[in-house]
Amino acid sequence: MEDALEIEAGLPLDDHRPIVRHNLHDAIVGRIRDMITEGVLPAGSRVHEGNLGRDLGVSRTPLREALKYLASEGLIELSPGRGAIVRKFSPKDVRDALTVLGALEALAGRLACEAATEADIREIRAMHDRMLELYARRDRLSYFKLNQAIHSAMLRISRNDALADVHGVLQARLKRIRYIGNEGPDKWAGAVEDHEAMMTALESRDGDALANALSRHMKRTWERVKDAL
Amino acid sequence: MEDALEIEAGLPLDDHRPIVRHNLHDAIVGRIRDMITEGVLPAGSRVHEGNLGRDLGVSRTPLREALKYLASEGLIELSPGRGAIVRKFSPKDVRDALTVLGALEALAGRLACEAATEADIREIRAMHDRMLELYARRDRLSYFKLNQAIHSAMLRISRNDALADVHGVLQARLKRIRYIGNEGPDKWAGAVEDHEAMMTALESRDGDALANALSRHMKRTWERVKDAL
DNA sequence: TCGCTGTATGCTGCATACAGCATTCTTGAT
DNA sequence: ATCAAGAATGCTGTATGCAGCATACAGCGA
Repeated sequence: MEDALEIEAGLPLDDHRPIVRHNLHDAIVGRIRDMITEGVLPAGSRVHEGNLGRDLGVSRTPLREALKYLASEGLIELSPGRGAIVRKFSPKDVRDALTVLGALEALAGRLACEAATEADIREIRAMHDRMLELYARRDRLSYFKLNQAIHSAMLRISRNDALADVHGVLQARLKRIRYIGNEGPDKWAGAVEDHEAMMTALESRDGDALANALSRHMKRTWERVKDAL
Repeated sequence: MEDALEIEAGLPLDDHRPIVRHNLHDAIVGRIRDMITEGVLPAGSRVHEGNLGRDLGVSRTPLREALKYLASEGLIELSPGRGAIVRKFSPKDVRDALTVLGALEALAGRLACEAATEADIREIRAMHDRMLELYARRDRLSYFKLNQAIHSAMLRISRNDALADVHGVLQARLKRIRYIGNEGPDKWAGAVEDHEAMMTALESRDGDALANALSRHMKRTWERVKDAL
């Protein structure tokens, strides 16, 4: 779960090294997720069991199991008798998912303000400050990773596993979109402002304010990514 | 999706007839979901690939694929090297899921008040009226099925697929709980009241009122089921 | 030239076989 | 009698083979 919300940084894209042999299923699932995020498997492209299996160094059986798993997550689409394709998200799909994510994070914010420990909040504050440094240095990729981590942490300290679950599923669907969405400096500044408001609200345990901040942040995210679709 | 939210009525539980050979994957997934809902596969029990495959008349390969699929939905838990067990939900799990479902249905209600057509609303009104008849007749199972169908329809007319998706996943997890939760007459009457309020709000397209009604309904659902855990 | 049909290719879907590991039972020793 | 160690059983995990079907291309007819 934690892992699913993280961008694995700029993997070198040489995705032809054989897979580790421990916990093969999780390894395959993770690798395919990465390949989708990085564009190695483009949205809408067919996933050829034979070729992909050869590339990853595994047989078709565990690969097919991984595809079924990812299909249930909504990252892969299965057509009976016609194989698997990487699911393509329409602008409406993205907007819908962001709408739901906004509601989920708003709920998480409210719950977090009640359930979080002081240590939880200090931890997020530390991440937030580190993120500001990365913003000052304009280190986009590291900023992005830490940003995702902060949102994951917010879900974690809300202490609601079901909430974190469904949030993770939708987050995973948008990972590719966000990965390629390189917004301009003005929009980036807006995102940082949102995060400031979130931190303030969390530290004063103001549930409504935090919910509003997270909601607004998600709406602005849509503004940032919608042109890239 | 539609199917996943429906209780397949009182299946005779003779789950040893062979499975239909068309679209085997979906058939197996659906059958296992039913077996979990009906208690044929009790929560916490191990799922023996050999036995279950023999019972269903399929080999282990498609069965394992179905189990992976259900694991991604959160109905099955996989321990590497130790097989699959039917996931057991703690009272906190149920409460958490209901909390999220409340937020999701509230959002759906708001969206539905904007996006629904008049025909959509008339359709739900018709289902609602039929449900009242079933309540008057104290036809529990049919009432229950129609109740689920109404909630599904509410999600459908909100015109947000991502929302319907995650709602369906959480709904599926609680299906067994609700299946066994036979509340008393007073609580049943309360649920019917909630539905009256929902219908009124929807027909006047009052998003806030509908969201509140759905939220309250979900909180009451928790009150109804929590003692059965 | 366009459309339809037949055929061939190659992929998917499923079953089965085998290897590796977890669990359990048995046996021996303390 | 109890515990530990080893062996046997049986399950899971993976690979491979085969059957069936979808698709694409070529040939034929209108």
